[in-house]
Amino acid sequence: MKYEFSNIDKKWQDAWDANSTFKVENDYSKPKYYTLIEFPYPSGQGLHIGHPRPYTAMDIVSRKKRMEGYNVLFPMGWDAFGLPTENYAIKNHIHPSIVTENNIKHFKEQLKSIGYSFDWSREINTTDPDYFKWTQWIFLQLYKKGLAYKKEMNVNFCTSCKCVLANEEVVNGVCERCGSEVIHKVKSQWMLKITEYAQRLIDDLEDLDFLERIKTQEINWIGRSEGAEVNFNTSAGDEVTVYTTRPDTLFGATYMVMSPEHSLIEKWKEQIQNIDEVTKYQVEASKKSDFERTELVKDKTGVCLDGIRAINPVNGKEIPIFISDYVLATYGTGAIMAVPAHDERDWDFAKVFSLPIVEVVAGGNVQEAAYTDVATGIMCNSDFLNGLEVSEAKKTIISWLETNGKGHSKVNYKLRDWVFSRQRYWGEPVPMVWCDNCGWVPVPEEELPVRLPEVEHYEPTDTGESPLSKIHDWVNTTCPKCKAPAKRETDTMPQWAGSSWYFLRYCDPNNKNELASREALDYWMPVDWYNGGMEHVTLHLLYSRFWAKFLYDIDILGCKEPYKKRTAHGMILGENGEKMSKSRGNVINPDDVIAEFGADTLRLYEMFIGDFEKAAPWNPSSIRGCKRFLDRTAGLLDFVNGNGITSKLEAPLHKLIKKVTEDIDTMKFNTAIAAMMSFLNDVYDNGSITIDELVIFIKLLNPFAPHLTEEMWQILGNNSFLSVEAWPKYDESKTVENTVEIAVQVNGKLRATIRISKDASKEEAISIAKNESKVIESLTEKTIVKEIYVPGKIVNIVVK
RNA sequence: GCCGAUGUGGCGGAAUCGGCAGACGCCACGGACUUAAAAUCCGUUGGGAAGAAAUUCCCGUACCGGUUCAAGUCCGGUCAUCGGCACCA
Repeated sequence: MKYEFSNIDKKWQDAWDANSTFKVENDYSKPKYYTLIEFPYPSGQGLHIGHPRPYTAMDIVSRKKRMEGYNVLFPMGWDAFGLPTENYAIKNHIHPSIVTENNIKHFKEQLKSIGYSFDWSREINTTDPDYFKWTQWIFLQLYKKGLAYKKEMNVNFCTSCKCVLANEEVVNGVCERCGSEVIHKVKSQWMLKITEYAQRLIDDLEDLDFLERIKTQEINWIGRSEGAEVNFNTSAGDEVTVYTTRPDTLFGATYMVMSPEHSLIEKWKEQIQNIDEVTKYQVEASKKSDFERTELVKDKTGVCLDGIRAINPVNGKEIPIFISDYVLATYGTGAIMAVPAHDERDWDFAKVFSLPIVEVVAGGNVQEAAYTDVATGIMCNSDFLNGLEVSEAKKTIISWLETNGKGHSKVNYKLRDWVFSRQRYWGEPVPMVWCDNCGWVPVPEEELPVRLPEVEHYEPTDTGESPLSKIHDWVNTTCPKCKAPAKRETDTMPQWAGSSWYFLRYCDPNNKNELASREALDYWMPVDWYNGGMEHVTLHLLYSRFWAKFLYDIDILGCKEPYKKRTAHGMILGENGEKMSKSRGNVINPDDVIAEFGADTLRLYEMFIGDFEKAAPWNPSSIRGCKRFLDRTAGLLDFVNGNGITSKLEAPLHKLIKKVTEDIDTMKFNTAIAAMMSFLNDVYDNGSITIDELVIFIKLLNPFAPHLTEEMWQILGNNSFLSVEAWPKYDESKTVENTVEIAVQVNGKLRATIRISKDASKEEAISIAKNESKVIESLTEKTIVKEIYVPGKIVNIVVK
């Protein structure tokens, strides 16, 4: 058979569609398997060559699970709110919903042309009011539980997107999306209290089958630290609380540092003798962007608050107070006790200002460098802590603080609450109304969804207000509570809102009354295997785990974690090993690849390209090898003959079934394909294969190359779909051949290979080995010291 | 600086519990087919040396050292690259 992919691809894609081959029912009697990939943002550029890598991988897993008899949910949808669509709409004067619709149409055609086994009847779209009704509903539940609140605060603001950003969206001081400068702005923002879930987001990772690097990245991002809060009296009379992870070094605190934004400074302004200098420093600090602040790491700056002293609670000593921007207002209490002897930053600062450095943990030379080793140090210069180990000293001092009312132990997290407002048009409206009498009032649930108004212009405003604020008909409403005139919230939700729960909607996508029925959720959730990009670990992945936990708490969802298993794929790079981009001119279009080689070759090549978890450069010649393999597979039909399993191919086939089955489960798609190629080479060498042998082979290949294998299955006289036939089983005992080839070494050097029975005894193996001429040669005039035989592997004779 | 990962031919990459390093594919080279090219098929292909040849020998998994009959794999140290976090007290 000649492999004419252009006819075959379309034929089977249409057939699967027409027969709803991959439609899945909520059949609660069957064992389920839920495979998930991150739904795409339908951009104007269409599908990127990188998309098919994770999609094909999970399609293979899904197809195999289906053939193994599972009820498989493998859905697809669109994460369609977002700035590029809005910007395109603004530029071309087309409504974002029309842009979205066109983009989705294009994406869907492209995905269909690769032959994925999605259940398209469950397709969802985050911009569909029937969908975002429930995004808004979840927001209202968060609000009711006090987990959504509006707060005036200093936020990250992208100067190009003209929009606030969450902490997670600022990368190296610039906007994660567009790379523009991020400045600080004080704005009133909706916030979600993800910090309330910080500990659970760490703890519950333990039982999950996530890649280790994903777990550690999340844990580091959440940034738990254990320490103590300590109260210092001041000469001004006010108490200042500091946070420290080293309460054991309290005797070494020689000064205190407050962040420039600390609220007590305003209160103290009458008593601070150098208030002008202090104010000047505050103004300078506030002007610095995140980027500038991190740029200046090495040079410590600050101003001493003249006229006010802090009193170390443990020894009553007076110490100076500084303000410096190396202390962050947003972490801990915004103030620290400085122990220059045992903290590098404090040490640097002390050197600049010539402050005393008092050693309290012995073991270093604190005049030369800060000594930060906590594992081996013994306390000194610390009164009742002297002689204790650091860990003991920590316990002792904390109990002293608690007894004397001077402080207590405290856990802090780097994680911040989630800034949830965006000043843009193309997002879910926040379903809240401001009433001058009642304050913030939630839109009643029966009035959801709050739709976006139809307008002419969506441009963001230069004032940093949402474009919706100018739509007076929409903004002006009545208070749901007291019926007085009131105004709608004009901010929309961030792009991450819709994706924080989409996997739940797939379980029951057309439900009008609930986000999904409890029955459906209990059946399908949690997701059994979720694959996605590493770039989402501290964004989407964390956010969606938070929402799932909240929905678990309010008894909507029955599991406390949404995903059982999470894996990540590597990027596909350009031919030159660089990231693909238009400006580098190294972009590969999947449509072109399909036109030239067919969908199955694209699928196979993306799986064969390398280690699934690692980045791999595109290679236009390597893909030919995959096409060749499929051509040769099609060619098997030309000499297939007879029935049954021949003794020649029995062991190789059982081995192959085992290999492919295991490799799919462990994401080693490249070696699964290599094994199939090897098998095919053997068949060509032998020049014969029976129908039954061929059927096993094409079943194994089906998840990788579904179009060609369906066609071959039909040519072999079958009317069913190969894609829903049973997955082949192997017999462990038949994977081993009766004789094995093993290596014979003398002193670790290869001298011969021998073929012996797999059950040969040590004596037999060694005596056969000793009959090999090469072995005899290297044994002459030597004394045998030791003889080693590892069955199936090796014989090694050690001589002197 | 901290955390995580990775280092194997010309290239992408294989190698179960320590057991024949380089599977599979690409590239390259030689040959067949062809008027020719493409496609296809057959063969060679880690490096080096000797030989007319069959063949033989030496070196080789970033580097240095160790354990072992045996190390890409285990242990100690060094270097390099990539990713994440980064004044979080």
